[in-house]
Amino acid sequence: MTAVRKKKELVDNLVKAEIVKTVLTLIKEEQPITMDEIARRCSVAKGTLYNYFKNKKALMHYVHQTVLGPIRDSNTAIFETPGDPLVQLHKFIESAFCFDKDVSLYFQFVQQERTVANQIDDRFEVVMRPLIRFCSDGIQSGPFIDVDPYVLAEMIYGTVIGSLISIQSRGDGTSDMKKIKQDVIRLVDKIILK
Amino acid sequence: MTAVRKKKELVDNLVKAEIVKTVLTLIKEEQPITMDEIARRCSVAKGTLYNYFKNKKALMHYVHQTVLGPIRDSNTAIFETPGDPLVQLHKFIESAFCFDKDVSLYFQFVQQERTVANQIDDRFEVVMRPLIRFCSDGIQSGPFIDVDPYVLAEMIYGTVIGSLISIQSRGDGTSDMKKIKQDVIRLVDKIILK
Amino acid sequence: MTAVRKKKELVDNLVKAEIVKTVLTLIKEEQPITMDEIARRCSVAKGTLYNYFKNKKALMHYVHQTVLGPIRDSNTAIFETPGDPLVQLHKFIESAFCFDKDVSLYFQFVQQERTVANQIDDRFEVVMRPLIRFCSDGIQSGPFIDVDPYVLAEMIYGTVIGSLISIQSRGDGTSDMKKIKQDVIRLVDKIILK
Amino acid sequence: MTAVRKKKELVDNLVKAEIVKTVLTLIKEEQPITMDEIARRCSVAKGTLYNYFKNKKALMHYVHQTVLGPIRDSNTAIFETPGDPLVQLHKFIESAFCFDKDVSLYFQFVQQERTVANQIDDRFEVVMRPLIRFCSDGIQSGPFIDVDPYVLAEMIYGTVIGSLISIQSRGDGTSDMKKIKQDVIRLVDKIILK
DNA sequence: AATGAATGAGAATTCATTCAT
DNA sequence: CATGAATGAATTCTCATTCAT
Repeated sequence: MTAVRKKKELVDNLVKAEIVKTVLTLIKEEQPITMDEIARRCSVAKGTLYNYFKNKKALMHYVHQTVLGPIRDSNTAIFETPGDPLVQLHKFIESAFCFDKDVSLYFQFVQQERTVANQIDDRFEVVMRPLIRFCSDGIQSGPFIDVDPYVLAEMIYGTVIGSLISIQSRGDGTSDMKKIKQDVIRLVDKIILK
Repeated sequence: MTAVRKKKELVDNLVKAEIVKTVLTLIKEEQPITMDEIARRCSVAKGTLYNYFKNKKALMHYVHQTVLGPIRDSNTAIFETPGDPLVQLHKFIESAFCFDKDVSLYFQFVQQERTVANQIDDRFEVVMRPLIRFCSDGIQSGPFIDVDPYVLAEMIYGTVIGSLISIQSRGDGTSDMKKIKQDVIRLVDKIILK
Repeated sequence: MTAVRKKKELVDNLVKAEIVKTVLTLIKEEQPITMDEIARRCSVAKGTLYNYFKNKKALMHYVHQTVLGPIRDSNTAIFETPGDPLVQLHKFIESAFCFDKDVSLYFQFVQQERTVANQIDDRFEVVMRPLIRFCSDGIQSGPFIDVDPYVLAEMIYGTVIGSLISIQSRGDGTSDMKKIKQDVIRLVDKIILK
Repeated sequence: MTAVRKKKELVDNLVKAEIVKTVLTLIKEEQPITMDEIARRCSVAKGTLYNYFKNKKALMHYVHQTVLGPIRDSNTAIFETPGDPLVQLHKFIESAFCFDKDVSLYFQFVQQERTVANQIDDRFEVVMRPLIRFCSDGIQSGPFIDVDPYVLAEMIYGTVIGSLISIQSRGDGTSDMKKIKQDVIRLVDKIILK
């Protein structure tokens, strides 16, 4: 019994992973995301999708969680663990530069799906909130420049995430990731400390 | 004759303005933007919309231009006029804080209409491109810190535009715009100069 | 008064002629025939068309009559006038080869407009009926071959009108109208007489 | 597996046949051919039609092929098989008189659907082209009267197909098909041979 | 009379969801 | 459970007709 259930769960997760992958591909290809197309690309009947998810909204929500969950966890881990603020910040930058390219793509896409975005403003929930709290702490405990923590957080977000996203738009395909990361760190360090 | 034409043009613009307003309202209310609904809210027949715009795409494009045009013009004017870089930057911040709240709303929404956004990545076209060029110039001619101009531009964008947008998400409705603007200026000044 | 009325009627007819011309042009160009387009091409307001015709059906009916009326009259004149059947037939062929190219074009088009065609099957009314009566007479009075008059009439129709219409479809643009007409006459003569 | 597929294909064809029948009925009743009406008369939801055909054009094309295909095949078979020209001609007449009444109805209608008719002038493709080639051969190899082959072909078309179509328009419902066919044959025989 | 903006019925098409097999 | 045909609400767009100016 348990063995059967395990197996079922395994298959279940495999299918779900396939679905997530397919949706991301569709986003990348700027194709409309229809249940028909997801099913077709997963070599699964349309009706089957409804065995895994109650409806399209639930499906998209799952994709959402799958993509953004790890980031949220990573950021939480970095900022909730006590330690030197500067070290935390560097860890945050480091982790941001490690994430899959899909993520920034998805970040751009995410506001499209109002049904999902309705419930949570993801950018805020996943990145900004931890960042704002981090800045507040840093300002209150001394080391950070004393400005509005929201402003400081937005500065960090723009410099780190913005730079990451805009890499794709650069005309020259030869963007040197290492150089960019160093410049980001330099900039953030320079500004954040008193 | 001319009088009739003038009048017609006036009415025309009035109706179009109404349509733009309605679309922005729909975006704000996170309601689906259908021709039916636009017509209903404008107290106009569906067919009438098609007297003003060839199709939905054209209508959305007009909304787009109406919202983003002034910003583009403003930014172009600020950065294309020769002068002290720091003064230009302050002007840019000043103008950003003057724009209607609709603008930031629209900025978040804009990527929805792929057909439009496809053609130009507006954030890039309207704000980033002038900003990047401005940073490049400032770096080359000396006064600005020598980092990747894209990174510097993203830093400015995040600090200025990001802070503006996030004002709406702040829990406390009592955000002091003046204080925020001053902090933004302080931050940008501090970082940008060598 | 009368002068004014005359003038009005003159203008009236001029406009109507323009409308007919425009509709035929639209048919030729395989463009949809909309009131909008007719008005535009006639440099007249859409509403004005409704001063000349009660509705689109009436307008199309007028075009119809204007194009087919002369043919009907011609055929009636030829076949109703007593005389040698063979001479009549040759006159019919002669007149068919004289008509404007628009006519055959219109003939192909005419079945499209069901609203008009509903009321009369034009091919039948305008050409076939006189032809059938003519054949019946010729058969009864002796000179024509004794077959079903409908069949004989269709033979004539096909040979004369069919040949005319198919001239346009011929690959070689160099169709010698005179030669074709002579062949048509030869063929019809040969078959029709006992 | 194969059984399921066979069954599916069977149902598929049944539905498609029903759709063809419905469209022909609509043509017969001179009713507008809308997807709504087709669906209603087939007791099927509008969307279902789109499971069978990509769009209206494809649906109409299928009707087209279904009606005209057999005729084309028949004519091709008759005229491409070597043999005595007169025998071929008689076979052609025979086959024409065998076809369903729907066919002549459809023949009248066919030019309506410009999108389809555009691509091929069907009358030409299906009947005239084989007929013209047949006449050319007969003229060159001797037995047929030496006139323009197009004219000869049009004569045959008019006599055979025209007579068939006009049967419906005859006032007296009592048209004796056998008598008509014999007259057609007599006429064609008489004229075609030198 | 002439104008042309407004109207709204009607047509094609898409797609999430259901359900019989 | 899986399947995929059927469903029909929702959406965009067209165009004949009306009517206030």
